Amino acid sequence: MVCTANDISAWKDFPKGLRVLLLDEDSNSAAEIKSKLEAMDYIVYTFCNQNEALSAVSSRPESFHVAIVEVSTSNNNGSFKFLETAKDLPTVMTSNIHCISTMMKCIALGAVEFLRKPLSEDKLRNIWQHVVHKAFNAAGKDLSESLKPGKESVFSMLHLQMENGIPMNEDSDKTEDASVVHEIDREPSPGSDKYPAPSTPQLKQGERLLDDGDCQEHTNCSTEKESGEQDGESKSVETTSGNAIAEVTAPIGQPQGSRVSDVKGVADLVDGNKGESTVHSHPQNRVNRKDSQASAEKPSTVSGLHSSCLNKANRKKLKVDWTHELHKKFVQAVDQLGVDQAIPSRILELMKVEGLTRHNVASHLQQKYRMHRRHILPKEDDPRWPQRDQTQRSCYPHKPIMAFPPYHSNHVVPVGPLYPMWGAPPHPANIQMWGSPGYPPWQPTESWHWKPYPGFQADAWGCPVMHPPPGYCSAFTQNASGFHCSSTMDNRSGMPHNSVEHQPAEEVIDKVVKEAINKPWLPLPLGLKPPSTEGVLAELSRQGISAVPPHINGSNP
DNA sequence: CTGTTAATAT
DNA sequence: TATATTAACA
Repeated sequence: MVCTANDISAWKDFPKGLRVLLLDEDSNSAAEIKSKLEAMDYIVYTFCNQNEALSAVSSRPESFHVAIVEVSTSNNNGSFKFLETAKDLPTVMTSNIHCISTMMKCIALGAVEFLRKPLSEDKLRNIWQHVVHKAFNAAGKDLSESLKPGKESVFSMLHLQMENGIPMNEDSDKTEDASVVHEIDREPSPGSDKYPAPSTPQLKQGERLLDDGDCQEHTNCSTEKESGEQDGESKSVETTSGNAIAEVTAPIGQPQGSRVSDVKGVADLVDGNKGESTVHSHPQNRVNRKDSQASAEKPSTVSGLHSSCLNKANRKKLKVDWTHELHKKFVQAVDQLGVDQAIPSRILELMKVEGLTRHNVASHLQQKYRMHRRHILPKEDDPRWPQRDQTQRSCYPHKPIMAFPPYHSNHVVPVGPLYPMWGAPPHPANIQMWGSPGYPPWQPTESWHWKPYPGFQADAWGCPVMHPPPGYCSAFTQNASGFHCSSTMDNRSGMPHNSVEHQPAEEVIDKVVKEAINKPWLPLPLGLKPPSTEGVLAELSRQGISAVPPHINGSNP
């Protein structure tokens, strides 16, 4: 069937001699194409009859490297059948018609590209790319996931080839399609000497969610720019091939990369029954909607056929796009776990999101957290500040509440509810709420920390703390000897502050106190004004601390 | 190894 | 700028 990477690297004048199967019922068109191809030293086998072509492919698949198949309104099915039959043969579909769905279907069924007729020489000239792509793609697979080696070998191979100065297509690069050559070429360039390939730890997880990355750019766009809308389509695509081990990922340009992205779109479009896909066919079915659950189970989705082609799609780097849904899961997980357990790995588990890595989660977690904190508190957090060191702030028996950080500006919810976080009794349902966009900047201040009491106060990322929890204050007063938090605070906020006043867990109090002590500059949620410096100093001295430790701008440990 | 964090990249 | 990824560290 197709040649291997090795074959190619050993191929003399590479594209020359490439055997092209041409199937076009329009003999004129066929002849034209053929002559063009031959002018480029391709070896063309023309078929005007599908059956013949099919049998040829079936009987001697090794005879062709690439196929160009015309699809017309009349031979639709036949063409598709060809795709099905010649899965291993990189097949370029071509047609006079270019309805998006047809194109998509072709791609979905495994076509490497869809070209609109007439086929320009440039387009024809570059069909070899698909052969290369396939070859290396396969190579990558063989090499298993030892990406690096695979990658490198690929590079080296290509380099050999390239550097030998292949006269082939002087202009290939300007093709619409990503030029494989270039892509690859520039990869190692940064320093062919420096091999230290970027380790991609996250790949290890195997399945990865991927986002469209940039592949779609190359897509069948080659057909025309007109495919603007299509972009939209493919955008929302995803490859839920789940378990599929992340093979490849080699930064190798994917000439027809489209595939990956198109798949889903097509699936929906073509035969709609894509199982889960439908589910999220919602508006924001953004990019990576790797569904939590076994998305893997159906590698052979769309039509059962081309499946092999599909899952073959290689994922690239793919960044994790923390969409709402994703974040929702995240938060949910965190909530479920509780502060003390909200560690990346667990969160990850709970999220059950394919392809997410601990790192991703950790990073997300940390960054959000940190971010907020930083935002709220001045950098200088003098560690030496007199504070009882309650190290056991670790776990509150209660569940922490985490809301959604105001990131991804698209806060979906107008925070009507005061409890946009989970576990918040008032609105248990509003799980996926985000913090209110417009809450006063200082509000989140203390709302950052885990909520000390369930159902008590909003206390989470970006959560508007509508009611200054009196509890805070009382707790505060009780322990924070150093601060004058008049115990007379009002309880006007009809909150169940009592619960707190009863007998807050020490840890909680400690935590609060600690917090307050640590960050005296923070506006108190109580509407009280922060203690004046003088006051603090005075208190300190009263406690035997005569001088305030020098400020060492926190940052450095 | 895992979680944190800082540094970087996009 | 914001946010994601990498790398380094504890």
